Amino acid sequence: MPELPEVEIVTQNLTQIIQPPVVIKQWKFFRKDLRFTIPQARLKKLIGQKILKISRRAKYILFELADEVIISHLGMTGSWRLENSDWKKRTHDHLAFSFKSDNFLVYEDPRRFGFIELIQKSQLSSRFKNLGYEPLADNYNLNSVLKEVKAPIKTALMNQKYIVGIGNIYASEILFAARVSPLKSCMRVSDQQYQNIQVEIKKILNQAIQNGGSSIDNYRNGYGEKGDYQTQHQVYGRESEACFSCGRSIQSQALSGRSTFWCAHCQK
DNA sequence: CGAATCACCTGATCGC
DNA sequence: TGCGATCAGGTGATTC
Repeated sequence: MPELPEVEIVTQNLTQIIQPPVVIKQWKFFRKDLRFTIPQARLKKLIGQKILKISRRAKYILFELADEVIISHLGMTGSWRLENSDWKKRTHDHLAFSFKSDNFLVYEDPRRFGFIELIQKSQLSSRFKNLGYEPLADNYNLNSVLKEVKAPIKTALMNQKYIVGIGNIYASEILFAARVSPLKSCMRVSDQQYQNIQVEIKKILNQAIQNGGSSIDNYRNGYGEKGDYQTQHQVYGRESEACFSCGRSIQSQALSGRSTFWCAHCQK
């Protein structure tokens, strides 16, 4: 579920909640794997160490320690939430750690597409060597990044090796805002359209963050609250409904295996 | 090598 | 009401 806005919000929430630096006091594990094996033994060795900072890269949450980094990816349905001694374990609570007495940060993930990794800080750049630009932080030129790419523009926007953080919802929303057809090959997107897309990437992602992200189903922020941005979606999930701009019917079609929504009249 | 497909998993929804 | 098919915010692994 979570794309850049949702992961950014969770990262900010977790920072507020645990207020680094804090010492890791205890781990609880309720299964041995999520998408990948949970490095339980190595995580337990971190007890007594301080989390110095919580940050985000692409759709990954990074708990930074002195020499190591705990990487958390939420997959489609992962969430972190704060619990205390009243914590009643839910079916899909898979692990937790405490950072002061009576507090647990709990990871819940029904589909278990999320994962937890532990790596040396020095390995971060090689771990993320396939990740592209941060759309809200980096300077980049979308035209030069994508103009040689054969794939449809929507597929390319979702490919994390070019630009990170854009997933299936925001790819459709960004292309509607930029008035570009999701089916159009990157090679045929005009310079002006690339400019528009680049502007809309920032605008849409920032608006989504300001509105608490998109909660279609599972997404909750670090305080267990839903986002509001789904109420502002222009095309995602609106198949056969009227385009807010021209009134014609919103199209839907699978593209690279992902449902894609657009207005064939407004987007060229 | 890049591109396409598969795999991972639970749960909600839809058609019959 | 029940049941199988389909689909859901992602990405690493495998295959072509």
